[in-house]
This record gives sequence, structure tokens and C-alpha cells, in this order.
Amino acid sequence: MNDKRVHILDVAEQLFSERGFDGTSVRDIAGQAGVNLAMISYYFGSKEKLLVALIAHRSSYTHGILEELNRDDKLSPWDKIERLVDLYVDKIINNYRFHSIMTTHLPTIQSDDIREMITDIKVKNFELIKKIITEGQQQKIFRKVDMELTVGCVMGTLTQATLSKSLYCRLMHIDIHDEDTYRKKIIPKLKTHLKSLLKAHLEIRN
Amino acid sequence: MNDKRVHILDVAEQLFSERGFDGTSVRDIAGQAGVNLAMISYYFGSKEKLLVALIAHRSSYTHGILEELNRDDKLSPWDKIERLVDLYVDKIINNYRFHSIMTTHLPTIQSDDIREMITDIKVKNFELIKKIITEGQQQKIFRKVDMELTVGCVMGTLTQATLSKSLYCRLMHIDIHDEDTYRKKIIPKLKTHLKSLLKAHLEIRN
Amino acid sequence: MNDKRVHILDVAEQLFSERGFDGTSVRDIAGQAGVNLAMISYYFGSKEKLLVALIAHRSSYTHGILEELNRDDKLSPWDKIERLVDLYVDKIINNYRFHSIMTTHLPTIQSDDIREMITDIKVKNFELIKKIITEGQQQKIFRKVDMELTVGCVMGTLTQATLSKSLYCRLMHIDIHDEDTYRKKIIPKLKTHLKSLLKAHLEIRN
Amino acid sequence: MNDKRVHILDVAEQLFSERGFDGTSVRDIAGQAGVNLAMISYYFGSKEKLLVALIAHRSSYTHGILEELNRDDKLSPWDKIERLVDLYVDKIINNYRFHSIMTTHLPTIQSDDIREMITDIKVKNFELIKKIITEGQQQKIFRKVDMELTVGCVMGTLTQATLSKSLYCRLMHIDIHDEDTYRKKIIPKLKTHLKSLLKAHLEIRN
DNA sequence: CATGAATGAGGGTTCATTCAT
DNA sequence: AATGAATGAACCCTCATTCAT
Repeated sequence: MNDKRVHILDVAEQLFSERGFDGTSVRDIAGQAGVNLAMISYYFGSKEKLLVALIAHRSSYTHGILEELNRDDKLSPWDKIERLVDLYVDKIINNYRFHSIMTTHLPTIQSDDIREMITDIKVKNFELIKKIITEGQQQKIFRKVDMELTVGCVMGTLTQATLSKSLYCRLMHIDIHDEDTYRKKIIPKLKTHLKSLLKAHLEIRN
Repeated sequence: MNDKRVHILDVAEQLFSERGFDGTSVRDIAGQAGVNLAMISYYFGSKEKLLVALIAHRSSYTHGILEELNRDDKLSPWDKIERLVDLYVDKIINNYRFHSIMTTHLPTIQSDDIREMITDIKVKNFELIKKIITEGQQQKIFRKVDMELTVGCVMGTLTQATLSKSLYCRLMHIDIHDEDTYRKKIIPKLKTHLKSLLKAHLEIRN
Repeated sequence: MNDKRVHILDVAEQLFSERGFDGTSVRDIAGQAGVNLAMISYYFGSKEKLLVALIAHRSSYTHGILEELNRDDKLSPWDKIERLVDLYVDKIINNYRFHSIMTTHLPTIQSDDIREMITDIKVKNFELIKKIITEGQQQKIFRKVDMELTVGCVMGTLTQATLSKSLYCRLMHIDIHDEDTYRKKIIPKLKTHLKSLLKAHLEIRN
Repeated sequence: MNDKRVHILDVAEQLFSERGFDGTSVRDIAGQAGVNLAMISYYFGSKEKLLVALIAHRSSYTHGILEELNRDDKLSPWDKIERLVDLYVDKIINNYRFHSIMTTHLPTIQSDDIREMITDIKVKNFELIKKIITEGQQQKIFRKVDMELTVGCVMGTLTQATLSKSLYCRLMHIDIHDEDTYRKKIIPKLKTHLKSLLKAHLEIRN
């Protein structure tokens, strides 16, 4: 029962990320998932509510990661930045489908409620990262930076790696359909780059 | 004559960016543009070809900017970086609708031809920026960095500012529908941040 | 359930025969049949597949008639010819709508598959009649004739009676819209004529 | 000028015969004929009037043939039948496109005027052939036959050869698209068959 | 609880025709 | 006399959803 729900959500996630929300029909999802067409309305109410359910499902799954990091008092701010990058890159790239949906669908959402819901999630993530940086600044270890855009730069780089996969595949000579290879190559690349970038960016200059 | 074509493209751009390609009907475009529904097929052939025409239209418009910068021999690499950021931020944010379409639609495009077309444009932009950085590296002014992701970080930050407008509006206490204020505040913020970021990132450390 | 399918096929047959395949819209069929427009796609998939379903439906219905005749060993070749004419005239004239569609649509069909499908049915009918004539020839009862055109002459006369109804109604002083009277008068006329014609044509002359 | 009109009619004839009247768009005709789309309405008034013009054009062209035959007093009724078959087969098969249009379109015509117009032409042809047969009967050379269907049988055989080309190509092992071969083989076959058939049919039996 | 049947609304596209030039 | 631009209507089809069973 719940398995079927989760299965539908998985299929929906895949199709939404591949074809977009409006480019995916409920028929497509039902067909791919091997369930009756009416079952989707039956379980979720509507296509839009299916999306909301998907967001809730995935968000609850990837929620605790950053919070845990923040509670860890033994780590220095620099260590936390490194761990943050590791966790964040893994989180986004391994959930690139969901991340893609959230990012591409956000600007086209007509319903204020859903937009606020997605924005809330993004704000929460922002606040957690902000906390880490603020902590380092209070300890006079990080310099003062534009907080919104510093976070935005990290998020944006990952979004770029998600949405412009076709660009990076071209640049890195990877077949566009070979998702595994792409992920295997882009993840360490992203980690190294972002750590180096944040180091240079946050470091107090003399 | 051609005015009507351009007008249709403008309306299509706005609606595509607000509702997505699949979320916008040809009827919507015709209605908003005040032209007959059949006019769109008459002028462009199909909805997809309308998108291609839009891409061609906007790309030709914003093409020369970066090339010009590259040809300017009097500027130092650091100067070029600064000008690059100024030009690029202006270009993207002032064409944020088109940028939004290009970015959000890219991963869901089914047609290989159009995906390649968009990727081509992105590659071209990448190459021009790469040239500037490479030049600075050859002059031993910039340090060695991950080229793809350094560019991706700049692009991604701008994409973030475009696609996650709702997030930044919330963080910066701007009404989501007040586009002018958002642009006026985010543009200098982006310029300052990216210059500072690239400075720290490219600078040779001792 | 299946009644509705058959009802739609009946209506489609009537309209196709009156207005032609391309002259009939799916809306016309849905309207005349009193079903929802989307129902046609739901049941048949597409307008073209509706035609295929109609052909399959009618062909299966009228298939066995000639085969049965062929298996009857008690009849002499002349008896078989007479029965053939009786059966064939009844079959075509009572299904004149379907026969009209098959004949008028055949030369304009673009899809190779459907054309081959219709041709297959015509070939099968040809083979069955050929068998009867060949049998008579082997028994030295019928003379040697052009097989294709002897069959073609029978088929053609019936086609003529179907497609040029307006001509025959004029010649026989029947109102063009009075289908019952036309059928009642033309059927015995056709039977008598074709029997006489085939008798003279197949008979061995001295 | 008039050349252009005739050219358009030729193209229309070809397309109407290949795709049917309703299956052919005015755009198709204009495109194939290499003339401006608006020119067809400009010259002919409407698509339907174009068809009427085509019928008038072709009818006037093939009109006099049978009349001439009838006036020839030197020929015996049997000679006239033979010449009739020769002329008629040539006329229909060499104008098979036009014949196909006339035959397939006739039952679907909604306009009473056009149907009457086409029926008129068919009646005229019928009367001319009827005259020949009646003459032979008055001279006690031909036996009494069903006049309508005797003519209908000849017409029908030719219609069959025109509309069921795909059947005959299959039976005679001719490629369906090789029109020249088909015509070269079917014309003498038709002439021989119809002469033989009419001989047996009209001959007074003892 | 689950689903096949059904539907109103709207999708993109093409139609024959007209009009201003 | 001739045509590029434009249009209202209609095309076939698919959409998300509902409802009776």
C-alpha cells in the first residue's frame, strides 16, 4: 500500500525531472508505474497534490543532515565548512532529480502556497549554512562576506551542475545519457572546487 | 511587419519564463499578444519553432558583448574580470526571463537538436570566459583553478538569482512581484560579490 | 459496453460512406452517435484506427459466406455460380455503405499498411471466386476466360451500382434518397443480369 | 495566363485522385503548382468551384469521342461495339485520374447541383452507348438485355481497374507505383475481355 | 479498496478564405 | 492583375479528473 505510494512518487520524480511538471501527464506516470490511471487521483487527490506529496516525501528524507552538522560542537568552523560541502554536494547530486524539479518548477509555480512551501525549505537550508558562517565570523576566523550570495554561490554551482548537465557532459567528454559516470566525475570535482573556493573567499586576508 | 514578430517573441518570452514552455499555450501567447491564434503558426510554423526563433533572436542580441571584451587588449586580466562581471551580471539579470527559459527548459527538452543548440550557446559563452582566465594564468597573474566549475560558479550564482528570486526576495525583504526593486538591489550586490569572490579565488596565494 | 463500440462503428460507417473518410470529422461521428468526442479516441485510439476497426468488424461479419459456398460439394459449377451471384449481390448491396467506403477510400489511402489490409481482403474474395470458376473449367464445363477481369466485371458491376446510385436512380426513376426502393429494385435486377452475363460468358461455345 | 489555369487544374486533378478531394488542401495544390495560395481563390473562387472547373475542363476534352462513333453509319453494330470498347477503354484508362475523382467523389458530394452535373455527364455517356446497343437490337443482331446493367458492367469493369489498381497490381505482379506498366498491361487485357464479354452477352443464342 | 468508463476542457495545428495593397 | 498577411473556424487528439461499480 504505502510501497505503491512511494513507487508512484519515485516514478513521478523521474518523469517530472526528465520532462518537467507540465510536460508529464498523469497517464505517463500511471503507465510507467504500472498502476491504474485513476489511482493517482485516488491516492493523491490531484496532480498538483502529488507534487506536494513528493516534496514532502523527499524533504523529510533529506532534512536532518545539515541540522546534525550544526549541532556538532567539536568541529572547527573550517572543518564544518569542509563537512558542509561534502554533505551538501552528496545530497544535491544524489538527489539531482528532485533538486532539478524544485529549481526548475519554482519560478513557474502559480499557486502561492506551493511557492511559499518550497521557498520555506530553501530558507531553512540557507539559515543552517548561514549559522555556520556566522559562527566562524564571530570567532574572527571568517571574514565578512555577502551572506545571501555566498550561500547562493554554493547552491548555484550545484544547480548549474544539475541543470546544465548537457553543458558539463560536453566539456568533460561524457555521454549525456551516462548518468553514473557524470556523477562519479562531478562529485569530487565539485567538492574540491567548492572547498577551495570557500577557503579563499572566507579566509581573512592580510 | 517584423514588429509583430518581435512582439510575439516578447510575449512568448514573458509567458515561457512565468509559466514554463509546457505551461504556456499558444492560445495564451496569441491572446496576450493580441494577435490571431493562427498567426503564430503562420509566422513561426509551430510552438517549438517559436522557441527556436526566440533563442535565435535573443542570442544574436546578446552575442557580441563578451567577444568585444575579449578583443580589448589594453585591459589587464584583473580589469577584464571586473568588466566581465559587470557585463555578465547586467546581461543575465536584464534578460533574466530569457535566461530563466534557457536554464529551466534545458533539462526537459526532448528534441536533441534544440538541446544541442542551447548547449552550443552555453559552450560558446564558456569558451569566452575561459579565454580570459587562461590569459591571466599564462601571465602568471591567476592561479590554477577548476575551469569548468569556476565559470559554473559565476553562471550558477546568476542562475540562482534568477530562478530562486522568491528566496532572495524573502531574504532581502522585497515583495516578490516588485521586479524593478529586486533588480536594482541584486545587480550591485552580485557585481560586488562576484568580483570579490573571483579575486580571492584567482589570486595567487603565498 | 460493446454495444457502444458497435454503435459508433455503425455511425462512422454511415458518415464515411455519405461524406467520405476525410469529409467526416470525429466530431460528426461523436455528435451523431450521441457520445462524447473523447470517447472515440478512448475506444479506438484515433480516427484512422477507427477505420481499421470498422474494416475488421465488417470483414469478420461477411467473411464466412463465400467460404461456405466453396465447401459445398453437392452443387454443380453452374449452381455454384448462381448461388455465388445471389450471395454476392446480397452481401454487397446490403452492405453497400461499407463497400462504398472500401472502394472509394482505397485509392486515396496514404498508409501502406491499411492499403495492404484492404487489398488483402479483396484478394481473398477474388481467390474464392476464382476457385469456383477454375473448378468449372477443370470439369470442362466453363470455357477459358480472363480470370482477373471476369471477377472484376462482377465486382465492378456491383461497385457501379453502389457508387453511381445517383445515375441508376435517374435511369430507373427512383428518388435518390429512397434507399429501400433502390435496393429492392436493383438487387433482383443485378442477380438476373449477372447470372445471364456469366452464363453467356463462361459457356463453352461451339 | 490560361496556361496557369490549366496547370493548376492538372495539379489539382493529380492530387484529388491521389488523396481525394477532402484529403487535398488548397495549400497542397498551390504548393505543387508553384503558384500563390490566394491565386486559386482568385482564379476559381473556391475549392469547390475549382472542382467544377476541372470537371468542365476534362469533360469538354473527352466529350466528342463517343458522339463521333455514333454518327459513323458505315460500321455494323458489332463493329461499333468493338470500336466503342477500344475508345472507351483508352478514354477511361488514359484519364484514370479524372475518372477516379468523378467516381469516388460522386457518392460523397453534398451539393445537389454538382451531383446532378456529374450525373448528367454519366447519363449522356449512358445514352450514347445505349443507342448503339438499341440499334443492334432493332436490326435483330443483338438480343434483349438489361440495358442499364449492361452499360454498368462495362463502366464498372473500368472503374474497378481504376479504383482497385492495388488489387490488380498484386494479382498481376506489378509494382503499385509503376503506373506505365500497369496501363500498358491492363489496356489490351480490358479490350479483349470486354469485347469477348459483350459478344457473348449480346449475341442471339439459339 | 480499486478501477474501467466516461467526460468537458483545452492542447497544437491546419483549413479555406479574405483583405489591403 | 496578383499576392503577402491575416483570420475565424474547425481539425484530431490528449488532458486531468470524476463516477458508478
